[in-house]
Amino acid sequence: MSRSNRLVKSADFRKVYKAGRSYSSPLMVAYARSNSDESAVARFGIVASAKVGGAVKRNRARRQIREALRTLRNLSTSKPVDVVLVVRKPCTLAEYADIVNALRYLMARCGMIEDHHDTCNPAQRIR
RNA sequence: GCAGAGGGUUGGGUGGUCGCUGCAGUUCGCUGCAGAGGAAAGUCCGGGCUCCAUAGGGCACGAUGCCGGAUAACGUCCGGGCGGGGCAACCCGACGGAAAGUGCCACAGAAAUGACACAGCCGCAGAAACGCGGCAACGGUGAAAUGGUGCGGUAAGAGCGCACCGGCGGUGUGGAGACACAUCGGCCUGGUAAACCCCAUUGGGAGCAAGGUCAAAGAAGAAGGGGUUGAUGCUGCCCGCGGACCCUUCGGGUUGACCGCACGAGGGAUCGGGUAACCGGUCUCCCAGAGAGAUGACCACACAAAUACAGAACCCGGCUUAUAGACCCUCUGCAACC
RNA sequence: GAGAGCAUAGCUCAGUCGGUAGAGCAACGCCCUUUUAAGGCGUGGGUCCUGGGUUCGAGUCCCAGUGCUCUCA
Repeated sequence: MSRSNRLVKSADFRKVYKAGRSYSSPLMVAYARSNSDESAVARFGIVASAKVGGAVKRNRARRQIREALRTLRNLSTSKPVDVVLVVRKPCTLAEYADIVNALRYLMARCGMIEDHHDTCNPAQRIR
């Protein structure tokens, strides 16, 4: 994920929280806001607060979500939408496959995946 | 074999596909190399480095505290002494000073450090109550009661005398020293210094968002206060150095790049010195470095299994705390066998 | 990165210099009242955050840790 595809500034995060819609799953919460700028692309920001765990747990969750976004990018439309993904505590214990499923569900709700046939919330194993 | 003591190593490996960060090369397609820890953690100490005076003096305040050594330095480490625990291997110890001074020692008790004497014992006097004098052994209290035990001694007693033990002081011997041993003296001194304190040693302040270079932009803006009779650096005060700005409120601009910043009290091997911590020589290696912050996903193989605690942010030396599993070395006691 | 503070009854807080832990509200019981509230009387309730240490004795002093809150940049 290159720099232009990331949300960086705290002002960007505030905009998304304030103006966006939110969708939740047990593993994470997504805030989405479509960007009306001319040259805008889809951008993502991942938030893992100190409540989730220590540095290792937060890093691991962030990396797995980033990998999931990379694999799902082929299916997604290139709508200019800013998405903030807030990590919830069970995510640090979840399997990678569950994170992919959760993320696919959330992106469909955001309207970033057009194919809707498997958008029902999948049963997620949480150890 | 059982039980135990001390110390160390490791914390996953190999191959493949896609992806991330840095460096080097590049025909700009890509290729090659490298890529978290023993604690990276807590921030409890000590340094390096940078700026403030080349880091200065005094008081205050803090830290350390048996002795010797190691070290850049330390509250760390090594060796030794002393005290305590354990059959032992071994472990633990804030381990200077209580005859410099002050404070405190609840309750109980006659009495808690100033001396005294409740019950009691003994002598004299007396019909008796009791009075005068001597005593601190015995009683009970307490965490702690003015050296302990025994013998002598006495009216009753008492280091009053003697022996042994303990403590203190002097002298001598050994040792670098802490200290140990010997000998002499006389019995005079409860605990608490993680209470104040005394003694010795030691500590200047701030921190890489330190500090520096370049570029861009805006208003070197307005009001109030302080200031060459000394602002500020500089922490509490005084001295000393330095010498012109500083503080508050309102309003405005920027939200960049580079250096610091990855070669270091560095790692590995080996030789020498030292009981050891450690030091020195030679050879060899270059080994993460961002600026919202790089290690993830999947598959295969062997294995009992891949599972613990946990993620560098200026850098080192320690301490402390967390930690699944695996492996190794040395030693002690008991039992059995030879 | 640098620093500061707090933790005591169900809740909010006291506790000077070490001597054996309280106050208000709440809870429970009784009285008062036709009843409730208010009022009066009484009662119970504590790992003083955790683990070591100093001391005869620690909520208090010292060391290490845990959790929470805050400040500066």
